[in-house]
Amino acid sequence: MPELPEVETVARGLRQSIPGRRILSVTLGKTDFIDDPAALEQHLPGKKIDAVERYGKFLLLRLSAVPPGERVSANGDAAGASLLVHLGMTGQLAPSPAAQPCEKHTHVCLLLDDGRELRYTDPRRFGRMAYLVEAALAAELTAFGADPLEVSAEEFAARICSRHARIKALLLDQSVLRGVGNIYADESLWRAKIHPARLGAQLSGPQAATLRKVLQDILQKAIVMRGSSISDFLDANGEPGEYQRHHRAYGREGKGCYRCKTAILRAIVAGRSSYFCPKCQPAPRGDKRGARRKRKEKRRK
DNA sequence: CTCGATCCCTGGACGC
DNA sequence: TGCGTCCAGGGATCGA
Repeated sequence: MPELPEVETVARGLRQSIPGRRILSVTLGKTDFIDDPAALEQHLPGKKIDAVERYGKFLLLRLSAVPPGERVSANGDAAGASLLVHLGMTGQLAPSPAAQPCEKHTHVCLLLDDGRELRYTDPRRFGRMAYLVEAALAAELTAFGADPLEVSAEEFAARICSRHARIKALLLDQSVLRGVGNIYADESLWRAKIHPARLGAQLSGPQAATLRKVLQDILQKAIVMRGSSISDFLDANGEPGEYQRHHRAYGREGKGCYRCKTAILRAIVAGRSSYFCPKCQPAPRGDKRGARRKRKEKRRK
């Protein structure tokens, strides 16, 4: 499940061999995850891929319109356009020799001018792809929050501590921070000893500062280890990541907490599976679970 | 503003 | 072996 470190890993892999290549042709399979499939077919052929960037969980292939001397197209995309790619849950974007048969669930093939094909495969098609000119891309990106790796302590506190939503929901909310998903939310909350159901506004200043620090630390380490491969994440070279070996909470239900040996719990918080240590990450007052327990105790008396 | 529910989709795990 | 059922999860959307 590609989150910031996994998408960054893919971006770095693609950067090794994709920039400078020209797209010769486009072949589409299923297209229900593409904003405007016809736009890809119409505009991608002939474009040069100038750069590969990451924005939150998105990959951005920066395209330049036409080689010098060729006529600029009339629809205004000559100023610059991008292919926006979201890997969803199971998306992969990687180059293969064009002669090599396509993997199952390959839905987009971009034939490059060096005999390779940049292929997008995605069994569940939870991803997204869109061809966007500069203005449209800019409009898309304004909806997103701060980059968790770059956010200052002040901005982080401002975005979190003013909110009455659960911290887990805030970490997952791409308009608050862009790029954090379920794994790294749980890992950072465990490291910061904060219960996922705590409200943003309930965090103390030092807690918010700690959370930002451990989140950045975890994301950076995960990038170095080329991400977490839980079920099917593979980078642009088809290789799995290694960070799943360092998970302290995510996926560890019933196993001992690395700090205190207490069994890790799994609960649904903000609609998502959340793994946490009930001892290191105490439930907030008013938490449903805690409230229920208290009512039970009262009844017993 | 925040919440839960629902949908999207397929493969893998599990039960019989 | 081969079904059926449930579940995972990011994100959009809708109603409470």
